[in-house]
Amino acid sequence: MFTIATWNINSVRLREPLVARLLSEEAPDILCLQEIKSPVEKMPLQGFADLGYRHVVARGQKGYNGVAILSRLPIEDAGDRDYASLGHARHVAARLENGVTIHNFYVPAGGDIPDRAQNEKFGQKLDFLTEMRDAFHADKPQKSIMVGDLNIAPREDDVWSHKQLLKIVSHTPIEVEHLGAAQDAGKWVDITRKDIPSGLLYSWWSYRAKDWDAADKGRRLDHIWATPDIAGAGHGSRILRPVRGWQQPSDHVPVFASFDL
DNA sequence: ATGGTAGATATTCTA
Repeated sequence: MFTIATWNINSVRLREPLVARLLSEEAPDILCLQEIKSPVEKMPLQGFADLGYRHVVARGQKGYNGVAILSRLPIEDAGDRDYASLGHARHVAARLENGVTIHNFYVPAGGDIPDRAQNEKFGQKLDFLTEMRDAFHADKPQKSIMVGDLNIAPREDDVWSHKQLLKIVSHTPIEVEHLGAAQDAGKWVDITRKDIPSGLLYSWWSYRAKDWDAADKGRRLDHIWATPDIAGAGHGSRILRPVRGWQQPSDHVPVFASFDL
């Protein structure tokens, strides 16, 4: 059995102490980070290694984006892909010794206006998702887990108000459709929703709310999916809401799942 | 309808 977590950390250098706290208190076998906002060579890796996380596969860049996989179990680099040719560090993959492949994604946020004619970033987000679909269609993933900040809350109960968010980027029908096409192409099973099939679930709360906890205007942007051959081994999903209340938090909280493999 | 916060970097962009 192993546990895997995904967390948009919004600067791994600033929040090194929070990452260390999560590793100490929750001890996932694998932690996938997004928005590390750092070149790989400037990541604070020594402290994580001292906690037992000696295996790292990462893609970084200065100031923006960046994804990393920290692991207590041996992993090998399984490559990356520049989806939508943005030149951004938004994907990396690693392989465990048991043959399971881990994909770590940071899908573009997409700007504020949900119209590709008025907002280039929204078009890039849709193109990124379309290329994910095509890649999963061309090369059907097997024994794979895919996690990350997908920047889309697909279900009505993944947002605080379905009606009020229908025209808000992250919950528009066209984004949900594009994400669904990528999911279908890989036959990916949403492990979080397999374990917790109904009810409101959020993994992100804006920094802009006066009182995020009281207002509770959250969205489920962070996901853990698995291919059908191993989805049955997935269980024990958790979203660690209290982490949003830690000192100087990320606006995202970690999402966990376990796999009996 | 508007503006609200946060981080990296440079005085603006991205989220």
